[in-house]
Amino acid sequence: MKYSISGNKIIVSQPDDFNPQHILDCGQVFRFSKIGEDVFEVRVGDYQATITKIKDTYEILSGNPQFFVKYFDLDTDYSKIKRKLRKHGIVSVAITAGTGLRILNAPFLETAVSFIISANNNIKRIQLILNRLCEKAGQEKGGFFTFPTLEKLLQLDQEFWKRIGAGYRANYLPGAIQELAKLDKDSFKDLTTKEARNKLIALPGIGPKVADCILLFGLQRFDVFPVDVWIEKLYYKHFGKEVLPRTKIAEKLVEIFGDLSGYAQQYLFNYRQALSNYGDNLMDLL
DNA sequence: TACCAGGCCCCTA
DNA sequence: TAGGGGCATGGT
Repeated sequence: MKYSISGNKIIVSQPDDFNPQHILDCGQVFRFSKIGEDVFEVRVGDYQATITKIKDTYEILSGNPQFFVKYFDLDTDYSKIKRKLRKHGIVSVAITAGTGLRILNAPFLETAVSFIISANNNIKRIQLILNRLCEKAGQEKGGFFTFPTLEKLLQLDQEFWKRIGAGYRANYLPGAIQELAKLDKDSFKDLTTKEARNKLIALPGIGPKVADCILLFGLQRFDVFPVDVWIEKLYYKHFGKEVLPRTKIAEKLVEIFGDLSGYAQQYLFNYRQALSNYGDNLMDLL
């Protein structure tokens, strides 16, 4: 990935491997907005970045460029990943449609809370709930709200989560946050992916799918394949006819895609999002 | 107005 | 161990 840092700006000069529309629009991050043609704002943790397309480059303006180099994983070369994944037909189509997609290196706690809220929910409402969370419990910082600190999250009770619209997930969140407070990225580093998943599933509100999303986006484990309703449909169309529980579908897909499973999953999920944005009649292409 | 959403929990058998 | 109903709430 070619990029340079100049003051508070990152300049990305390889647009084939960096496309904010695809990065933001595939359900791995929820606090962002499109504020103009080719202008996006992303909020994560304590920071906000504005991404603007200028000719054939993207400029990422923020108060902490080093943080966003890591967040957007700019030191990873996606050309190799894409080349390896292109031998799988349907994934190759999805890569072509979603070129410039990158998997974010997101903070552990924010990712865990976000994906507990994501369960049986739609992306717009997840965004709504997380924005309310930050407005009510985060700090105002130059025109936006930060994600709440751990100390603040620990103070939020069921009633708070219900007030901001979390629905029945309000029953799990306070207990889950108490357990999350004892964990961080380092507490997973010596575990296998299976061990790490089991550790996450032990928390209230975290099942196999949510755990896999946290492993992928918050803990940078790429040998996981989160299976939601759409990936399940796609599996039966392209990979196997035998009816299986989602956990088994995930295992089969990881057998196929190995250490690149997470990337394959995101290209496919993004492709589905893109098609649905153009109307359901295109969904048969999947 | 029903149905659906980046599923999980809990109760059966 | 697996199967299936119930679940808050906003979008479509």
